Amino acid sequence: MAALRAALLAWFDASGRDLPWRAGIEGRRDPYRVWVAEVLLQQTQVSRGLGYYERFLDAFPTVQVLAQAPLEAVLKAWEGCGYYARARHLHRAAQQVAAQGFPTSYAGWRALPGVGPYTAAAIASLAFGEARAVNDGNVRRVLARLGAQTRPSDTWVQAQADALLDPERPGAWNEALMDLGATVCTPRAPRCAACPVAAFCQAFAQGQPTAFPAPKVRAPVQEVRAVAVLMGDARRAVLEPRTGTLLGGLMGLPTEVVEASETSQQALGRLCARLDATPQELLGEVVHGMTHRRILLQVYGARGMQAPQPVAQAALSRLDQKALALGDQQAPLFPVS
DNA sequence: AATACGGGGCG
DNA sequence: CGCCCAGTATT
Repeated sequence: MAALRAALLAWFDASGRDLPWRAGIEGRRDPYRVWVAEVLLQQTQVSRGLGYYERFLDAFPTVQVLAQAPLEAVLKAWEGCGYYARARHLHRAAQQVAAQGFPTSYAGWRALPGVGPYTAAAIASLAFGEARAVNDGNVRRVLARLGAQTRPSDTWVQAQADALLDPERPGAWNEALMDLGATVCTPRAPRCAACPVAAFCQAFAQGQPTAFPAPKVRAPVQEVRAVAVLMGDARRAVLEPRTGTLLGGLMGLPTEVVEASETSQQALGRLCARLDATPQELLGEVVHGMTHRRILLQVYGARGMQAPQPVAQAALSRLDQKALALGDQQAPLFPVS
């Protein structure tokens, strides 16, 4: 245990990543910057989060600025990053923090919207030096391989992480474990030759590091057909707020799902009746994959009385960005090869 | 315990 | 194309 800790921390001190939210003293990082980074990185790879992080902190440099900003501005900064509930929760939590001050403990952070066990442990250890072991996808994979566990339960992973955590340097230890998982002990092609703890790894000893952990079973992707109308063009269009959980809070083209029992023309008729609009020609079709569903969206032109709004200021999903591109006058409707 | 929730990267 | 990513909230 002590040898494993020393080996990993030595590797981390020499080869750990230099990331923008790691500025400051170890164990005493800026809580706001750590918090934003941790939320942004939920289910999001670091390489992708970097650009959003810079953009977000530029727009909302302090928790007070974030708390006073309109939600639409926060969602606009989050545009394209996915899992938009993160932005809504972060905004709501910022208002609590602006009024009551930053929590200073795991339990205090855990009580904020959008802050679960992982994020609370990360902030508590990185910014407040609290001895809390994080449990994320990296930690799960590294520990599963160290112990050669095919299907480690969440309880098992947390217990291992708790036992292994270096109480002297909890923040650095958590970062070290995650860095190892992200840069060496990777899912597909781990670089065991460069691993500082290979000597302690049972999966490596068995010669099958990628056998652990076993892939998660995932729900099959659902196919969804939908119709949308573009009233306007790629720059100015009639937009509606999306309600519900899917893309909730974002704006988008007026859309109706095509039910299994109906044709797309019937759905289009329903949509245009709701909008009091007249359908026109088919502009094109967009295919959009979203982890758990595959959306085939037919986009029609339409005429109505609603005033188009500038799309540049609206927060849109990738799906709606693709759909709007069909209205770009510069782009040929039928691309020539 | 199971499910919903985005989008992109990589082998 | 399949699997995964610094997970959380809801049911």
